[in-house]
Amino acid sequence: MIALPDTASPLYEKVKDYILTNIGTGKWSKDRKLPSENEFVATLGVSRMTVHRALRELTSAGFLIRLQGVGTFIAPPRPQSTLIEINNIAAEIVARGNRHRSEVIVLEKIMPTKELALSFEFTKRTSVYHSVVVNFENDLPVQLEERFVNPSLIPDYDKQDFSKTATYDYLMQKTPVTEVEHIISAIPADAETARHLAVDVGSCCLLLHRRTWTGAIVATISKLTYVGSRYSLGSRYSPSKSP
Amino acid sequence: MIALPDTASPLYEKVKDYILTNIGTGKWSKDRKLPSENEFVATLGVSRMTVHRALRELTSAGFLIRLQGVGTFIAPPRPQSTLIEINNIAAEIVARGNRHRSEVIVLEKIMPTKELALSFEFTKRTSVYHSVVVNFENDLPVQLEERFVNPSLIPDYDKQDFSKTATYDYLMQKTPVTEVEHIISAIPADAETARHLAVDVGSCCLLLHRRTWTGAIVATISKLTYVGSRYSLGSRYSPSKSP
DNA sequence: AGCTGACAAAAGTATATACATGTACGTATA
DNA sequence: TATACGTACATGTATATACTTTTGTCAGCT
Repeated sequence: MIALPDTASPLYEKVKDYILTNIGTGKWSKDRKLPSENEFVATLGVSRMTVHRALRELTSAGFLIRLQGVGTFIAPPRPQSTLIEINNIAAEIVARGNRHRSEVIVLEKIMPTKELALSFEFTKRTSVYHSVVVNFENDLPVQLEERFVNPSLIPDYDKQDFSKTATYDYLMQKTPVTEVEHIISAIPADAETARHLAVDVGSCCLLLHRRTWTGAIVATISKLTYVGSRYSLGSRYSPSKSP
Repeated sequence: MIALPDTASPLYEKVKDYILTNIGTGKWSKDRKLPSENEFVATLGVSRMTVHRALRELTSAGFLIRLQGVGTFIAPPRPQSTLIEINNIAAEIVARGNRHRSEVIVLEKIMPTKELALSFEFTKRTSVYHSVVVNFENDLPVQLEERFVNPSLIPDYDKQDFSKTATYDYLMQKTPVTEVEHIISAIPADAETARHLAVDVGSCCLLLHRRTWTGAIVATISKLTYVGSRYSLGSRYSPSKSP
């Protein structure tokens, strides 16, 4: 029977520390199977639910991999991925010390096209909100945002004054986002985009396609167009620190 | 007694969904106290431990705030930042089931320009490695990568055959990245870029500027140019799940 | 050789119960 | 009046127990 340290922390945390230490020091080799829950019960003298909680949390933190009916294993080092952060454009502009202003072009309720309904994963025909807003930095247009919003989650979207509240702020405040999908590409400006952003037709734009989910429901679909020469998405990120 | 949906998911997940939906639809207002665990037990007809697990996981995911002895509350909207993941391009192409190939244009050791030395945060004049590689997807060029590499961290960079090993793979394997900086913009192709990527001069490209650090030292500076019409950066991300 | 079914092992889920700990609040007491 | 105490109620932790689901193994049959 192994004694866990007599510190002022919950038992399941002590078990987590015990396991992490054994992994960190290499006492448990990378490919070996870890003791089963019942073996931990025997060697540590705690209940299986306590061991289970420790193992579950270490698994969700990415340290372990568990296969039901097989066992618990040490997770291989994560495949490196580098991350870009996309923030609220209004806040960003203000943070740069510039003046933000937005102009509402369209705010309406429409029946979605077949394609859009598909993107919303709708099973029956439902209308959605549609907004088009231009965001200005010091009176220079930098972003054209077209949004489609699921009214079942945000029922009063069209009652808002988006020249005062940023659409982003409003949406983030109204409904929790559980998942985000992004696609970034570079495209030439079409006639309408060029007009709203005050650039030449065909000039380079950054197109950011975004879908957000609340649970299993698609909450918003956005098409954000940035003027290539006036805006860039930036970030600095530490992979080691959790977000 | 409220009936939870009869789907094939664990009970605690149904409880989580039930709570998230009620938050999402605004049925539970932002500042109101949520029902207590025992009230959930009564209204949902599940045990307190199940409710407790659902609430605990939603709390650690940042949706709720709990105070022992007081109650459970809806967390204020996080300063939401949505993240884009950038992966190894070679792996991505292979993952799509396509053929990846790369062509080394330049691999040399040079004295950096003043501007570049500044980006490296060099205090004294040191030479750096410089590589230019074109990445092909099914013989179509999709990315032009220009890299500058700090030789104090990766001393034998110029000894590699980058038509076989992707530069990304090599670097990720050689040195741990503790920090990454990204800037994404959209620019028209200049003459040389256009030649290497086999597009017209002036056509839209996605430009990804990247700096990576190992500890306090700038390890690499990269300029990755993607053909706008042939490539897009994409990601799907769950803020609630830990990485 | 290959399939099948029985069995065992391991994690996953769900409940009941107990006690610990922290907060709020009313009431008794110095 | 101000402090102390008791009570109610909230979340947090720990255990015991039962059952389910997934996976692997292996004997036995075709």
